[in-house]
Amino acid sequence: MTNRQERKLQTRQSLMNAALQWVEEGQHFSSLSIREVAKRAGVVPTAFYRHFKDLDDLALNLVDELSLVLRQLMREVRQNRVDPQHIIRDSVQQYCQYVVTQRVFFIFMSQSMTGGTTLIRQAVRSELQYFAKELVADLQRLNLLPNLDPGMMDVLADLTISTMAFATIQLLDLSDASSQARLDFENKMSRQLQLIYIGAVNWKTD
Amino acid sequence: MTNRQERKLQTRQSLMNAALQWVEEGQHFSSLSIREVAKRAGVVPTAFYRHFKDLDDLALNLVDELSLVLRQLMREVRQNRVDPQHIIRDSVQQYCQYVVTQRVFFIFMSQSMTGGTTLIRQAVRSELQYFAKELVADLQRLNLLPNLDPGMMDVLADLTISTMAFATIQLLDLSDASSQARLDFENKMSRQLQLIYIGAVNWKTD
DNA sequence: ACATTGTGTGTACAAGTGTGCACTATGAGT
DNA sequence: ACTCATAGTGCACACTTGTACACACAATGT
Repeated sequence: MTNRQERKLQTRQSLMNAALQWVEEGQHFSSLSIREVAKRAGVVPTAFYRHFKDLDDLALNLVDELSLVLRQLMREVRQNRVDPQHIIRDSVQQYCQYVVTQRVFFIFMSQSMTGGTTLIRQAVRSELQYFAKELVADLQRLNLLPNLDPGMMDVLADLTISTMAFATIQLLDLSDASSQARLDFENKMSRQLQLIYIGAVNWKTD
Repeated sequence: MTNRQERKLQTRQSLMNAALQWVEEGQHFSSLSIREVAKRAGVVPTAFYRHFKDLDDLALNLVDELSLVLRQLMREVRQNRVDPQHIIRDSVQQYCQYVVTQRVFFIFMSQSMTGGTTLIRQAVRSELQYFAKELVADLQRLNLLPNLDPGMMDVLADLTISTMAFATIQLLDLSDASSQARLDFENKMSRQLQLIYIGAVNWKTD
C-alpha cells in the first residue's frame, strides 16, 4: 500500500517545492500559474488537480507544512539558551541565522502575510499567535516579570513577535548584503528587544 | 499648453486608480496585467506604454505618489497633539482612523513591502525611514529622553515605526470586523507603544 | 496657416492560461 | 490471477497575455 501513496506524496512535494522555487527566484507567489508549477514539478498541468483544488489551496498547505518546520526551529532556539544574561542577544543571533539559511521559507511566509487570500493571511497570523503563546509560557516559567498581569503579558509577547516578524521582512532584503550590515542589523534588533523588556520590568499597572 | 499635458495626466491617473481598484478588490498587485489595468482605465492596452514602461514602473510611481499623501497625513497627526499626557493614545487613534478610511492605500503599501521588485521594497522602506527621522526630530524637540544617545534614539524611532507598520498590516484584516475588535486593537497598540517608551525613559547606557 | 509632435486607436500574432475529457498504466484489494 | 481505483498523460478548447506596427487626429510651436 505504501508505494502508491508514497508516489503521490512525492509529486505533491514536487509541486510544493516548485512553488517555493518560484518565490526563491524573486517572483511573487500570486503570479505563479498552474501550468508553470506543473512544468517545474515535471508533471502535466492537469495532474495538478489530483493534489490541489487551485493555487490558493497549495499555498494554504504550504503554510501549514512550513509552520511545522518553523515550530521545530523555534523549539531549538528556546532550548539553546545557554547564558541567561544574554538570552536576547543569543536568541536573536540564532534566529537570524535561521532566516538566512532557510531564506525561501521566510520569504514565502512574509509574502503570505500581506498577499494571498484572507484565509492564508489568517493561517500565518494564527501561527504568529502560537509563538506568542509559547513566549508567554516561557516568560511565566522564568517568572522574571511578576509585575505584569496576564493581559499585559499577552501584549508584551505580541509586541515581541511583531518586532521579530517585521525585522524578518527587512532582514530578507539584507541577506545578500555585507555580513557587516547583517551584524549591525542584529545589534539593532537586540537593542530594540532590550528596550521592550526594560519597559516590561518597569511597567506598573495603574 | 495645459490642455495636452492635462489630458495625459488624467489618463495617467486613471491607470493608477485602476491599479488601486484592483488591489481594493482583494487582488494582489503582482497578479495585475497591463490589459486589465488598461481596460479598467477605459483605454486601449497599448496606450499604457505612453505612461509607464511596465507594471513595476507604475507601482513605483504609485508608491511615490501615495508617499506624498501619507506624509501629509502624518504631518496632521503630529500637529494635532492636544494633550501631551495622552500623546500615544491620541496618535494611535488618529492613525487607525486614517488606515480605515484610506484602506486601499495602506493595502497597496503593505503589499509593496513584501511583494514587488527590490526597487519597490526599497522605496517603501526608505519612506518608513523618513518617518523614523521625523520622529527622532520630534523626540529631540520635546527633550523628554535626555538619557538616550543619538544611536539609541534611532533604535527607538525604528522600533516605533516598525510596531506601527506591523500593526497596520494586522489592522487591515480587521477593518471589516466589529468596531469593538478595532477598539481592542487600538488599546493593544497603545499599550505596546507605552511599553516601549517606558523602556526608553528607563534606558541606561552601559 | 501649416507642419510637427505625441496621445490614444485598431489590428495582429505568438505565447501562455485554466480546465474538461477520454485515455493509459500500474499498484492494491479481492 | 483478475478487477478496480486512481495518479498521471495527451489533446482540445476558448480565453488572456505582452507587445509590435501602422494609423488617426488634435493640440502645439512656428
